[in-house]
Amino acid sequence: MGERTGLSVRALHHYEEIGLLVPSGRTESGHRLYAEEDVMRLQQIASLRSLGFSLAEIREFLDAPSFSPGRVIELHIVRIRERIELERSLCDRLEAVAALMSAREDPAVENSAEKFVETVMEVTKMSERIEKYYTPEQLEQLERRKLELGEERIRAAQEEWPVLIEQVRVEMETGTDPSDERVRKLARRWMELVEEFTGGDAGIRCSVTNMWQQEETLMGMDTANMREMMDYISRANAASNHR
Amino acid sequence: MGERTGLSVRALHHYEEIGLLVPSGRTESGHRLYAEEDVMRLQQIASLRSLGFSLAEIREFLDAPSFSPGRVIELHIVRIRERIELERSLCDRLEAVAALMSAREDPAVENSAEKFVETVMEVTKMSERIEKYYTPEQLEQLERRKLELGEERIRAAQEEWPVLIEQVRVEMETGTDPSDERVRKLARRWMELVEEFTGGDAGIRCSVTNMWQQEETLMGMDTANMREMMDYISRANAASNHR
DNA sequence: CTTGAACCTCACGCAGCGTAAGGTCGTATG
DNA sequence: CATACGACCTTACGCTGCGTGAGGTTCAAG
Repeated sequence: MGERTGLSVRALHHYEEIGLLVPSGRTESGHRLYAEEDVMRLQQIASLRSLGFSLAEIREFLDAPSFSPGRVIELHIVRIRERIELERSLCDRLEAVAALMSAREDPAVENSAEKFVETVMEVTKMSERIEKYYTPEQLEQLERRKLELGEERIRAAQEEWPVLIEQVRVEMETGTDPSDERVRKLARRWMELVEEFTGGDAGIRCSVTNMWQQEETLMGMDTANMREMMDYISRANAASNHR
Repeated sequence: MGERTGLSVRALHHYEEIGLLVPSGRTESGHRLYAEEDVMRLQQIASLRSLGFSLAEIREFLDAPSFSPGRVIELHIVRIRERIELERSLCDRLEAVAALMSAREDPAVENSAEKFVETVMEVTKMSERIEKYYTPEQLEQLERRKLELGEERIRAAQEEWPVLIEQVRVEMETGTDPSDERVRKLARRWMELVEEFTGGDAGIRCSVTNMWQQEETLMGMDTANMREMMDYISRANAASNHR
């Protein structure tokens, strides 16, 4: 009968090895005898472990005379929160990979390991760029913006962008004048999406522009083309604003 | 010049040890020579690692001919989500500990390690009870309910309960008849809080009652007293409902 | 007396490197 | 030219919290 506390025998032995819980007696044949107080200590250990404290920390808690429990627990909460944040951003990136993968479901192209790794690299690079061009405050603001907009709105925008870009590309190639009403309409929609994304923050708009200016490729797109398009769009808007 | 990829020299050696990335050459003196393709592979490794894949998984991705990237990434996302959920519940319990600790800030009592461990044990027991009396679906529903109510409302309720309980206790000890208007008012408030908490779900109300019936202590309170109070309250409500 | 369960004591394994310890190689400087 | 310093090399143990044998003893039941 070893584990009334849900702990394995091996765990008890381990705790004994490191001197965290030494059973208060042995039978003459060598079997460990855990007294009531040992069991209590074990329950305490189990509780503290289930809250994510390390065995070293637990030893301090149980043996050290004083250590300000308030601060300890607050620090621990902060630790966990940070881990959660990390994993959340990790999850975001993974979802980005999944989204890109399914978006580019060219059944013709050899769809496998290579494409996967490529997509992963793209997303990784992209998030590096993002860390580079946005300040931490801006990132925080974008996070809030994301929450405000909600998932569905985000997904909708992610689907609208490629369509819009394609439409603009067509007009550009056709040689349509930027002041043409069709183009101006596209440009307005473009700016609306940008506004929605940036939440109207000028700093963020600026960072985005910088990123497009200084990187050669982003999200698998050639930025030279995009710069051209952005120029076209701004001329269309200029035409709108000058009446 | 070892780490253009942000990886330590030791990491490179490790990858070589496990055969994940063997540099394609050596100088005659024995220094490792990483060719362009090695560096590319390294970047791939780094990307995949930053997404939380294990070195073994990465080896599969890079060397195996096929493995259905779609499923792999979905499974990985699920893994991470589960971890996040675990850590979130952990965080909840830690916050419960912190709350209980500061709520019972008896500056007289020796405020230190012991109280901390005691509080931890209480919260641990409490969450064990919760797992025991609620079905997983009910837990999920309570989670949703929590989100619906919002943090402030929760906190407000947590502060109101002790006050309400104390008021009822006083009336009971004074011997006020349950049909007295003062008591009926308290009882109405009591039921309102219960309704708010349970979201009107009968199953959850039932589980709560069971828990109070079958456990001897909960959240540091003697359940016998509470059962008495709940009885008193229901008599007050009966008086209200029978006109 | 024989089983089988439960306990015992080593002691390695894992994941992903960090971190010495002790030696070699290359080059900028006195 | 000797030397000092930095960058690299190999070898190998350390960390966390146990899991998982291997091989032997003890305990209660049949």
